[in-house]
Amino acid sequence: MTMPKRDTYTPESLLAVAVEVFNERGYDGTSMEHLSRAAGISKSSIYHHVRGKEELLHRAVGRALEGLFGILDERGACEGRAVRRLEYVTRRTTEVLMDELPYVTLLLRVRGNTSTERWAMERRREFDQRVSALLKDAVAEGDLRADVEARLATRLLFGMINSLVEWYRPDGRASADAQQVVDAVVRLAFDGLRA
Amino acid sequence: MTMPKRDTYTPESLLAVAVEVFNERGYDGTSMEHLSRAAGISKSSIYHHVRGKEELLHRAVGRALEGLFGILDERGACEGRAVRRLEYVTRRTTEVLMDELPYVTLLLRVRGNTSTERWAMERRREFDQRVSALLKDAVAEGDLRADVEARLATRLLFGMINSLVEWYRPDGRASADAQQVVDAVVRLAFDGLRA
DNA sequence: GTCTATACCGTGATAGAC
DNA sequence: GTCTATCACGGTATAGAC
Repeated sequence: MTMPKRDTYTPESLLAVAVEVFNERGYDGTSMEHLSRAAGISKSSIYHHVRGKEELLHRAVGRALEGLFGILDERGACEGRAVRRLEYVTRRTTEVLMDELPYVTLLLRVRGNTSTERWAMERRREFDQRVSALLKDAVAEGDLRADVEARLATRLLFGMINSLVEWYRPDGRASADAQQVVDAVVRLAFDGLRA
Repeated sequence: MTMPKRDTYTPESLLAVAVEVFNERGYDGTSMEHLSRAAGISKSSIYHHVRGKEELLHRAVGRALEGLFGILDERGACEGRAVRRLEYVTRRTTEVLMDELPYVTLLLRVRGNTSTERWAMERRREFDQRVSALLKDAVAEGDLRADVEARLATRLLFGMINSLVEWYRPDGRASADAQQVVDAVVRLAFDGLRA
């Protein structure tokens, strides 16, 4: 923003480094020592930028949640038949997950040991419920199968989408493969594997 | 086996306790102190039964892997058209996951920090590849859609199945709901959400 | 803004009594 | 088989120099 090239760390740039390490080693498995080595500065220097390890976690999951909830406010999530809105949310959730991959990855892995983690889990549950309501509407409108409970179907749908964080890595060049993944998710979710 | 009621711990019964705590707090987030409190014995007593924390992890993921690889040797996984075998493996994997829930949960969450974890990840990848080959055959036989890459489809399929560990909790009484979940997984995986 | 030095505590693990 | 006592180490975090 202010400077095109920044040599020193900002909370934001430090966060990017920290999140990478968190995802590689797990949050609990990451020490300030690990972070300092990855950032190339000393442990104590980190405390100049952030209050501690948990603040880094808070910023990271906050960013992920922002991205996800933002989807629900987009036009495609509010207009038209429920099944169309659900398809839109499915597509966009997958896209956001890939765009904000390290942040969402971290969000999906919190276990509830600290208050920050519990807050993140709570908000995530909120998001799931919003989508579950959408799915329920689509069943009521007769566009989705009624022989699978809405809550269960939502969980399996998210299970499929969220599993991307376990293996998806952004391709160096074009986002052609990203689009391919999104298409696969939507196809399999709505129409299944069968030919 | 030998004794119907056992008052003192065996490595096996201690493992059951440990795995619960590991899953609640994460492996790295669990200290020997946590384990000792959960088991109702002192820290040092734990070392009488097992070599240390990592041995508990090793036993746990080993058990999960045993269950999963066992599926591939069952008759249903070896006979008939590929699509039928894949459906069988899908169903059985879901069942094993629910039967051995805490052990498989742990397996799916290892991050690769220790050699035990890396071994577990390696074996798990092996299992995935075996199933991926099955899926590829089913596509070749024309029973599954060809517009989604086999490897990608496998990952999404497992993503859906494995996500059970995030929310499934065995019902106190009948396993009626377990069967319901298995049916839902197979239906959604092969035929999708669409009515 | 980054460093060295350090406080202080919880960790995994061991020794040895009972 | 379990305990208490203890160890060496690594953890988060702070103080203060530069």
